[in-house]
Amino acid sequence: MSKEIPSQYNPQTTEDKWYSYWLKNKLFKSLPDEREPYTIVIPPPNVTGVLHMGHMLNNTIQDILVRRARMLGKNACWVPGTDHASIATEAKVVAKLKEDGIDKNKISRDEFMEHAWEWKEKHGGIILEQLKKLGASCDWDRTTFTMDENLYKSVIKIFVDLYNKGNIYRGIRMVNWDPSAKTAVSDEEVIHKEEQSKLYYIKYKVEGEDTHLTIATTRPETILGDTAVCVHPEDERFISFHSKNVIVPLVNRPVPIIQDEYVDREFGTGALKITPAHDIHDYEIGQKHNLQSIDIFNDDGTLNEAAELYIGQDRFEVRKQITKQLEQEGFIEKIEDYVNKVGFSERTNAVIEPKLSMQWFLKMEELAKPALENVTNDTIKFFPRKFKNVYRHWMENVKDWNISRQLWWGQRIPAYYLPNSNDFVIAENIEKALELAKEKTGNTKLTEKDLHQDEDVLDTWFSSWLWPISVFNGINKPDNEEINYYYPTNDLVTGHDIIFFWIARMIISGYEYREQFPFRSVYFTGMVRDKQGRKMSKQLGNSPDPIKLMEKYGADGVRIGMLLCSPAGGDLLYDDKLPEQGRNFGNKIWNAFRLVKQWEVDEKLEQPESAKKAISWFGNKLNQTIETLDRQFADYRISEAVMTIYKFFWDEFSAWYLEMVKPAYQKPIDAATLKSTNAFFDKILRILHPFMPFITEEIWQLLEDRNDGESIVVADMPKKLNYDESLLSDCEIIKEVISSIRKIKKDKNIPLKEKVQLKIKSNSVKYKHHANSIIEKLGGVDNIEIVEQKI
RNA sequence: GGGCAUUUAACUCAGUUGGUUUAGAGUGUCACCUUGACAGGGUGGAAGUCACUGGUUCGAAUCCAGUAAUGCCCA
Repeated sequence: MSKEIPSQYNPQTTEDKWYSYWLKNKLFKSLPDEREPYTIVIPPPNVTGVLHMGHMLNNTIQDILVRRARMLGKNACWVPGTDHASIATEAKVVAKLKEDGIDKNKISRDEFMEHAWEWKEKHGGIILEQLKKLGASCDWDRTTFTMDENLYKSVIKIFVDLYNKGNIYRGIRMVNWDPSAKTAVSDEEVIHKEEQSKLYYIKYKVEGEDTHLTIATTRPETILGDTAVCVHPEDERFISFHSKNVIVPLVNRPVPIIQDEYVDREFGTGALKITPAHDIHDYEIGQKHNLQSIDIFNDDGTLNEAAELYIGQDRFEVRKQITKQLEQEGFIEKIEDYVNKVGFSERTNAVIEPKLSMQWFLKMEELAKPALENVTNDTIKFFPRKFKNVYRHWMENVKDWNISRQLWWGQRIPAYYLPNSNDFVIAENIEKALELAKEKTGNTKLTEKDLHQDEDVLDTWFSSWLWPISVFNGINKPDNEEINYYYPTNDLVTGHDIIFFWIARMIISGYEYREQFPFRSVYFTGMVRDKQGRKMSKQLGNSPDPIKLMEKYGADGVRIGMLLCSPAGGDLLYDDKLPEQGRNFGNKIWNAFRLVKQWEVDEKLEQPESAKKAISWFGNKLNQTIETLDRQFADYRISEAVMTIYKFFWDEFSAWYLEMVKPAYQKPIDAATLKSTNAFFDKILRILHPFMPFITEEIWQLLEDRNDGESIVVADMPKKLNYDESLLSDCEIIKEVISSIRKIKKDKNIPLKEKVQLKIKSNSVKYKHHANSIIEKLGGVDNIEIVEQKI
């Protein structure tokens, strides 16, 4: 029989086979019933995305939780899906169109949307297919997309509702402008990085005098938009300048010298140029002092007519040129090296340009209150706890959320402008908008054509924040069976990097629209880094291809590898050694199975004493281990649970138990021992299954004859039974005795196989005679004798 | 600049609210084993002034204060 089983486990021949089997038998399917539900909604990956290491970690953990819940008899439902990722997707579609010779600006919105949907249908499902390779036990019939009709409607409905409640407003604000994507992005989407730059000292001539004032700036190109110079009112150096004007170099515009306490007297020269259109602080000062704003940039970061000079040229090119010109014309006093923080777009990596524009905002302060309270009081639990502080800090200082994006791919803002007016009505559709417009204007002759819908779409997170509700259609039909059954969900597993983007906002919407938390627990995973601790990134090329990894080490191996070193919230330093260790573990399980499977039974054989003892001990050990695992799961110590089961299988089961019951070479085994061993194996496989779904199914199916459609996926998780602690500690002593015998043999160069005699001094240990058989077998002892004296 | 963390063996981490732990695990490392389930193995070993300084205590990796280094978030 052993000839039929190869000595190395080959995942490739089993994984696809079992995944298809699970799908065919609809084992991941969930519908509401009388059982307790266990629900997870997937953090929807970008529809443009491909699987990366972070997804592997994240989804492995979710799968473990879901599979375990399913085996514990709960109605487990894992909802998969993707989000439409407005900026990323639109960028991809624009690029694709460009390749085909189509300019986005020359086609209509509807035409663009057609291309975008086409792109989505063609490329949008990749990441979900990759998750199947990993073994993810999602209910695929429930696959959801944030732009699906029901979800689209939900978003619009929520917008209208929040507007009607007075929580949404429109206004000109300084926003983070991404000149590459040509849209505003939220504060959370800006990444600040330190940059080596220059501090330019520029002389401004005082109007009507022969003196000048020197200001320091990192952005000389913005002087074209200057409308004031500001000094601290108490700064004695500048008192003589108060209420005078200076001339902005090159454009020769006179601007006032104003006083404001905002100015840091220590920084630069103590005189600050004010460009209200292009700096958030300058904007605030401009408001306070009623300054003019001169917006000198186009949407793509080139200069416009208002700049007067360098029109049409890019802002960074202008910086070089204007520096040269200022130098030539004698305006530069000096240039210093300087390190400052520059904001980059999370999506396009373009340098963010602060820009004044008309945007839609959601007021957050009131909405945030229940969301803050219920995390503070542990109604929603965070693992690890430390993220509570981070969350609280953000929530207590929460700012209004800029929810509009200057894009087409997304839910179009349901604001309809009245003819020749900035006035608008908000409605779920044009028909309702028309009614409202007629009411508002008193003009009953208005038609749909007179109304013009806002061109902008909503932030993608404005879809995702409803995800736990909208995937069950709980916005459109708040009382439907599914939302009532599955909501609130149980666990959310996600990276701590999106705690504000997503987690906080889901909690807010949960309380606002269900008066209930969206999930009971949040499990934060760390970031996957390379072994030098660097973030995985395309530029560095330090991220392995997950699909290739799974081909090389098997999905089970990679899953174990990801978990072995990933405590909750702690970063994981990825190394190929991890999946290798996982693969080796799979091989260990495989070979334990080979051993057991090849044993020939002799029905007449009596069960040896050592086997009886071994079975009794191991049964107790198993129950103790189940108890440990239950506790670790309750505390979301998933990586510790992996280590528990790893050591349990390798050390307790393989190294001790199997060695204890193993018959001598080519000798048969008695029926009772084999039966117990198979039963143990079966239980262990079930405990292991959530971690390593494929190999456990393969072996479980080979261990006994199974019916068609039967699967370990829906087998019962072994329950903890009582165990005898003193029996377990006795056994630890026996193991120590055996180890000591082996050590002595090694020290004395006696081969392990060579039998020795063991003399035990009667008063030295509380020696248990019943262990003789095991010590003889594993220690290579052929005679145990109790003596009175030391020999 | 403000906030939150972290610092335990070569590496990655546990250490359950101060005492049965002479501080544990996995990996790595060293020695031996071409043993009959598995060399993707087996057996045995070595390895730590628990960042530093002071304090509280009968007793501190654990509590307190300070110092230093590192990381993350926010401005």
